[in-house]
Amino acid sequence: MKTRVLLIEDDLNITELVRYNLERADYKVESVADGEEGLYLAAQDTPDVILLDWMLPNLSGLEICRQLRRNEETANVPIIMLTARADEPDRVRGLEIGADDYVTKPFSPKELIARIQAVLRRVRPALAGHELRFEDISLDNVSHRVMRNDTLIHLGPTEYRLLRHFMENPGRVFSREQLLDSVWGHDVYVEPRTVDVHIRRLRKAMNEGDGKDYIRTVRSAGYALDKHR
Amino acid sequence: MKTRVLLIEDDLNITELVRYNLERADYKVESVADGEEGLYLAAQDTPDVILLDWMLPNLSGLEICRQLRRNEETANVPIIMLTARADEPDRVRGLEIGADDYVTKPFSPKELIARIQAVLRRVRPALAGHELRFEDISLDNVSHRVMRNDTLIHLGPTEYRLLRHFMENPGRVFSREQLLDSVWGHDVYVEPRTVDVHIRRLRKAMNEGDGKDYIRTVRSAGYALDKHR
DNA sequence: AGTTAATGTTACAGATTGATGGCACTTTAG
DNA sequence: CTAAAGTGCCATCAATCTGTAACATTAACT
Repeated sequence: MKTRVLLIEDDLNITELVRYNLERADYKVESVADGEEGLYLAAQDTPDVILLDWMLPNLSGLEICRQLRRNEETANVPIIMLTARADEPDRVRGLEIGADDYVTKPFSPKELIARIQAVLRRVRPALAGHELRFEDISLDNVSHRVMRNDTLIHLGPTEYRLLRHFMENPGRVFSREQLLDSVWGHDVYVEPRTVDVHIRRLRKAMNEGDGKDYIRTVRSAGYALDKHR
Repeated sequence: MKTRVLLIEDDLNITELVRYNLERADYKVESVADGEEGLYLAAQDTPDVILLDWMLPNLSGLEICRQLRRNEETANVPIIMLTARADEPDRVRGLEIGADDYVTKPFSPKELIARIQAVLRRVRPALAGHELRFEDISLDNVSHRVMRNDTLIHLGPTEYRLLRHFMENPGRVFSREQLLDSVWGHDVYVEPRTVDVHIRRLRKAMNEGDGKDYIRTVRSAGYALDKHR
């Protein structure tokens, strides 16, 4: 699946430059010139990264950043600020408010991509083609392989995404609804109980034989990947 | 707990500058001038962030970065490169190899700190993760876990919400009616005395064995979380 | 001390919630 | 095109939680 980038930028030249280069590097780029619209789109269909111009008509980039962080949907999406201002105070303010990184115009497309990758490696290691690990489980998103103690584990597509989601957020409890949203997709409707079934299948596949169960059930709250007990 | 920073830098002036500023900002700083030693220390006692000079005698910063990533212990520690080189190709190489960020000398201490924070926000969502503390009790609302003196405490859903409510308002006395309202919900009707039962269950679970009882009964008023006596 | 209201404790039946196996239907691979 | 794999949903069983009432104990008065 392509990495989805939301570009909020009013300068069309830059928009085109970024779009061209990112698409060539196999990203999916959505762009808007207006801050309000950016906020709306971001909440609507959460992207993997947001590139945010500092200077925008109406709302400032800083303000947008703040609002993105405030919204549940977008609070955890990494934000990279694009700006002409090289002066430090602004940079610091941007980072303090919750931007993850900062690229100064003019920037080279290669650097921009490298920074996007660096930031993604943190948030969603799997997107950056990194191997995820949790205890004796490893998940390689390039080869789409899951190993436990060097034994290959076979998972169906849904179980794979489910496990990946857990491994990207170890320890965190997700409700069935949250899981449906982020693993199945925000637009499909399936019974929340169906999650139980897939959890069951995932557990079965993972704990084949010896293995301890790393999926923790939290009654009336959801599930988490965790070395519990 | 203080954030532990490992600084690998051979220029003593910079080392002192960074140390002074970070310690003032309440970080714990370990510093080494040599790459080999840095690798050793990092693996020995894994820090929260590594600040890595680009130009080092013997091993280059780039090579150290690579090796840090290769080692299981340090593979996930965020790395911020410090460098005088402003030229893009190097920056890109650093980021590609696995550095998380990049600060160009001369840098301002404030910016460095802001970048450390930005990077940590990514690595340890726990930092943003709502952890409530009261004396030796901790309640993490992201992982839905309650610990007392590092011992995991199991609570039923209602006891969990009850404790959370108390920990969000430590010291404050709540009547049974208030508790029913905010813990059970304003629309359900249950006997006020039922609160007693849940208080009892919460106390029992929390004070398993040694523990002092932090729930104070206020006769004819209600209950509070409090280190009384 | 004795009285009384308030709180502590316990047991239990009923209600919730999660686990599991089966099944019909869809998608994918060969 | 067929067989195999994957998916979602349901019915059922099992585990756990919940609210209540009954009884015990305590604290605050006279």
